[in-house]
Amino acid sequence: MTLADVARLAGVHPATASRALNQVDGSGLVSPATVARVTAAANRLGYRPNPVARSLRTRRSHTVGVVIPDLANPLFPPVIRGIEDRLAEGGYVALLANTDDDPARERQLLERMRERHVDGLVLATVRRGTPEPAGPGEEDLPVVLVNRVAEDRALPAVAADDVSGIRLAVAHLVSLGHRRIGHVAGPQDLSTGAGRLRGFRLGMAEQGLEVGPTDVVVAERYQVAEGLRCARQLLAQRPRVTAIVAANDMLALGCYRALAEAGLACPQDCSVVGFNDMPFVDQLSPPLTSVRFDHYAMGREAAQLILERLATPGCPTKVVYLPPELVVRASTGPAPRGGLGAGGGGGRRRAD
Amino acid sequence: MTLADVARLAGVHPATASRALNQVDGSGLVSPATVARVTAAANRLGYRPNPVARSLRTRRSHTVGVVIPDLANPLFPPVIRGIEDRLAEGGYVALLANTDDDPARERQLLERMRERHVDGLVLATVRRGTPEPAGPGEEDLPVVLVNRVAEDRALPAVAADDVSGIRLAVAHLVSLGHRRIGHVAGPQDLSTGAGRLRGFRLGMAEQGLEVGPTDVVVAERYQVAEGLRCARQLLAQRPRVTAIVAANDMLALGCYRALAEAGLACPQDCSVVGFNDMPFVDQLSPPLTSVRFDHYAMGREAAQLILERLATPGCPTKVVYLPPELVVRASTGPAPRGGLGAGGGGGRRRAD
DNA sequence: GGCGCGGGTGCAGACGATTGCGGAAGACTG
DNA sequence: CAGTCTTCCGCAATCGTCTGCACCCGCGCC
Repeated sequence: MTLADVARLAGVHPATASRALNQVDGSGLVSPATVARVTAAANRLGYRPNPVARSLRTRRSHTVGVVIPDLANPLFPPVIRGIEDRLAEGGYVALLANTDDDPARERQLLERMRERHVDGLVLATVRRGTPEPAGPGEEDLPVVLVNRVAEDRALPAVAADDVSGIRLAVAHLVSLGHRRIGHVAGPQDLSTGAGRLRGFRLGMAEQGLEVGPTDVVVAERYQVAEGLRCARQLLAQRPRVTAIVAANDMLALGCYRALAEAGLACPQDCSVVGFNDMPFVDQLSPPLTSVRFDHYAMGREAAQLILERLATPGCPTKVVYLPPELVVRASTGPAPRGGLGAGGGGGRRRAD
Repeated sequence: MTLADVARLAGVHPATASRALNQVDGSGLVSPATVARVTAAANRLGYRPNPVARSLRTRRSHTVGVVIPDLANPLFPPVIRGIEDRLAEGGYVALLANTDDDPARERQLLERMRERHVDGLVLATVRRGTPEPAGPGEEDLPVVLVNRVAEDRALPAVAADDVSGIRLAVAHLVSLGHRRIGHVAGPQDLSTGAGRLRGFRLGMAEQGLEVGPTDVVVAERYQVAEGLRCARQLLAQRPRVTAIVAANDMLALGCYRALAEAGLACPQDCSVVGFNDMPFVDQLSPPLTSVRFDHYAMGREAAQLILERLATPGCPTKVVYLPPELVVRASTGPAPRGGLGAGGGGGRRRAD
C-alpha cells in the first residue's frame, strides 16, 4: 500500500499522485480532474502516506517535544492533554519527557529529542538565569514556553497571569477583614515564584498594607514539605498572621500541616489561599480556596503557538497570559476578631 | 553528519561502517580492527544515526503506543512514567493517547498509531466483551495490557492482584469488628471491577460472612458522582452497614459525600476503604484507607513485557500480578457498637 | 602449483515519498 | 499559420540507512 499503488490505480505517475494529494486545492499544479481521480483511488485503497518516508524526504517529523518537570504533578496532566489535543488537530504528535527538575537530565533529554528530529519544543522547565532555555545550538528549533515565562519575554510563552491572580487573593482576604497577611513564596528562580511574590507586594500596596521583611518566607521548591517548613517559620516570626497566601497549592498543603501542628484551625484562626486549583483540592479539609486558571486551555494555547511558529518561522513572539479567577472555598473565612484588623473594634482577644 | 561522513573518515565504505556500528560485537562480519576504526571515527564526529532513515529501511520505529483512558486520572501519571522510563532504557519512546473511554475514539487513535508505525502497543483500555482488544488487523502488533487484564488471560498483562487486595480490605474491616459490610463495585465490563467484586465475595466468605443481594451496588463508571449514587443506594437499601469497600478511590470519594449527606461520620458511623491509593488521598478528610500497589512498577513491568515481545516475538504470554498492600489511615475504625456485629453484646443502639 | 574455501568489503538497490527540471501538449496572439 | 506562453505531468534524483550479492584475497590442502 504505497503511493505507487495509488498512482497505478489512478493511471498516473507517483509524482503526480503525490502532488495531487498534497495540493492545497486551487494552486494549479495538477488538474482538478487528476486530483479527483487520484483522491478517489487513494480512498478506494485506503491509502495512508508513510510518515517515516515523508519525514526522511522533507526533514520534518511532525513531532513536537514536550518537556515538563514531572508528570505526577497534578498541574500537568490537563496541560498535556491540551497540548496533545491541539497538536493532533494540526497533524502533530507530542513526545513527552520528564526532567524531574534536573538540568543535566534535561540536557540529555533535549539531545534525545534533537536526535529524533522533533520539529519544535514546548518547555515547561525554564528557570531564570539559564538564558539559553533550550541549550546551546537550539536556535533553529522553534520553542514555546508554558506555565513559566522567560525573564525577558524573549521567547513565546503561555502562562497564568500570576500577578493578577495573587492580587485577587489578597483583595479577597482583605475584604474578609484580614490585615496581617503572610506569603509563602515560590522559588525565585522560577517566573511563577517571582511573579507571585511581585503580585503579593503589589496587591498589599493597593490595599494600603505594608509588607514587612517577616511577612514573606521563600520556599526552595514547590513541595508540601517546603510549604510546611516555610509556614512554620512564618508562624514563628509573625505569630499574629490571620491569613497566608501560598504561591501554589502544594505549599498551601504544607501550610495546612503547619497550622494543624500549631493547634490553629483553618479558617477560624488562619485562612489559607493556594494557587493553581489543582484537581482534588476541593476534596481537602477544608476545601482549599485557590486561584484557578484553565490548565487545559493553557496547553492548547501553547500548542497553538508552536503550530504558528512551525507554519511561519519568522512570526513575532507572542506571550499569552491567561486570566486567573479566585475560587472561594472553605479555607478562607472572616479574620478572627482580635487580630489587628481595622474592621471592627475590640472584641474578644484570642488567648495566645 | 551522516554515515557516509563517518565512513569517509574511517576510510571504508558506508556499508561497512553501518555493519561495524550495528555489530553485536564478536559476530565476525567485520574485522575488529575495522570496527575500532569506524567507532573511533563516529565518536570523533559525534555521529548519531538518523532514526528516520533507519526506520524507513528497517520498518521499525522504536516507538510504542501507550493508550490510556485519561491522563487526568491520577492513577496513570506514575504508570506512564514507569513505562516511559523503562522504554527509554530499551531505546524506545512512548506515544501517548487518551481515549476518554470512548471506543470510537480509541479505534481512531489506534489507526493513527498504526499509521505512525508503532512497533507495539500498551493498552490500559481493554474492556471485557471486546475480544479484539486492539481492533481488527492488530494480530501482528505486539500488545501488552496494563492495569486491566484480558478475560481469558490470552494477552500478556500487568495488573494489581485485585482479588487479594480486596480480601485484605475485608479482613481488615472484620478485624475491626465490622460484620455488615457493603461493596460499591466497579464497572463489570472492566477486569478490575469484576475482579474486585469477586475478591469481595471471596473475602467475605473466608470470614464466614454472607453477601446478600443488597450488599453490593455496581457503579457504571469510576467516577465520584457514580460513587455518590451507589453509596446513597447502598445506605438506603442496607441502612445498618458499618463499612463500605469501594472498588476504587474515586468511588470512595463518592462514599464520603453520601455519608456526609446522610449525616453519618466517617469512620465513627461508617468506615470506608478505597483502592489504588491515588496521590493525595492521604490529604483527604479523613485520610483514606486504601489498597496500594506500586503504580510506577506496574508501568515499568508493562514496558518490560513489551520489550521482551519486541525482542522475541514468539515468547509465551505472561500475566503479571502485582502484590497489593493495605494502607490503613483514618477512614477505617472500630465498628460502631450496636451494629449487628458478633463482637460484643447489645450496647447502645444508634438512633436511626 | 592449482583449486577451494571462507572471512571481510564494496556495490548497488531498496525503503516510500517529495520536488526541481524539462517536455509535451493545448491555448492564444499577431 | 507560426510562434509563444501556460498548464499539467513524467523523469529521475534525493533523503540516510540497511542488506543481498558478488568479489577479492589469503590461506590451506591435495
